[in-house]
Amino acid sequence: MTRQGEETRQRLIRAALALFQSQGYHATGIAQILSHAGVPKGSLYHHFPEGKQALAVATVDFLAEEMACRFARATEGGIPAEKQISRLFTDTAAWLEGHDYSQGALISLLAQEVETGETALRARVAKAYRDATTQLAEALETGGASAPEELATTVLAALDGAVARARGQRSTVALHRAGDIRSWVARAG
Amino acid sequence: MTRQGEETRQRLIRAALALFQSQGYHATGIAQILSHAGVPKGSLYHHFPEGKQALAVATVDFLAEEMACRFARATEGGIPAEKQISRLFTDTAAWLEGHDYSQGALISLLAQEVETGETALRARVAKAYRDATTQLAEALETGGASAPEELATTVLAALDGAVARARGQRSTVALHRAGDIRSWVARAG
DNA sequence: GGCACACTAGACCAAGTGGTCTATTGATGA
DNA sequence: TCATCAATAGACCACTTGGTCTAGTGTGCC
Repeated sequence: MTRQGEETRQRLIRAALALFQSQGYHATGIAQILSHAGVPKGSLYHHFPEGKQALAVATVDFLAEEMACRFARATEGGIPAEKQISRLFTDTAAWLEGHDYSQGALISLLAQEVETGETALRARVAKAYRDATTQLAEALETGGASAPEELATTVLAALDGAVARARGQRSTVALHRAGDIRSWVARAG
Repeated sequence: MTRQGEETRQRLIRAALALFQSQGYHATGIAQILSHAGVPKGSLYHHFPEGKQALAVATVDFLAEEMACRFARATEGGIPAEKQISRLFTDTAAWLEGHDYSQGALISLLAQEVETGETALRARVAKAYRDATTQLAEALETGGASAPEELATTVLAALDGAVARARGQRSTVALHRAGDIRSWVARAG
């Protein structure tokens, strides 16, 4: 792969990521990705002979890599678990507002949109869930959490759900509420 | 509207609901809805002159009605908040398994899929979020929760996120974990 | 310098999209 | 019983979809 070829590939992945995250997989057309990336059709099918689905797989991998970096940094930082969680929610809220609610939760979107037939993509989605949970759990454990896996699972679920809602309402209120762990179960009974 | 006309309308709504919930809005074609409902195209555009989007709006309203009933029953039952929450998750898990993971969380799916341009649909989605939260909060309050609005918001977010994940992994593990409130924040610090 | 091939370029295609329109049917109220 | 109009039926349309294919171009290695 030439230097330029690699750059084209990256452009395609980034464009596809932004569009899938914004509208979902099925709403995003090949033509739209192409024009957004400034790349002709021939190049797409050169780099991704399997077409749209392969591009989506690359997109998931790219995002998984980014999440891994983020959680790794948190692990190194040795931040208290509670602080990590609240930061996760406030950072996401800021990111959403920064993009005027045009971006969203790719993995959970794909998990719901993609048919059971598209095996490759489904497998990557499942893997992304597993990896994100493991990595977040590790970060939370170094932050002093005593049931890190369970907590990480719940936190990620709440985050995904709150992102969807924030987009639906064009407001980060729900995201901030869900991120305020004092409002969690302590007051449930 | 004749008796038969009303039935056709219901058939369309039910078919669209099942398909949107299964694959999302954009992945579902008019033709697919039609064949699933066993209704000709002319009837659809007779009952929903605004087309696909209007049908989606009706779908959201229909689902909102169903959720309202469910939460109203919980309110009447006077069940403890903690029990209500865990039931919500286990019931949803059973429902997902019962449909072999072919169904999902319509509202959060639409919230992420629908462009800002489609005003009518967006408005209904936002309303559905508000209503569901209010109703669940009411149920939780009668169940003894002391910050019901905040709790309801978080619970609904976690539920939506966990449903997406369950579908992605074809497993209700995450759903059960997220529903086990003992694994929530109590152990975070 | 020159060759090989990674890469770009976009015309082209069959199939499918959401939506319109006209013809017809049949239930309902006078 | 009949007139009316809600409702059904599906042919049709312009347009878009994901994907293929052939022709060129320019990069990088020998």
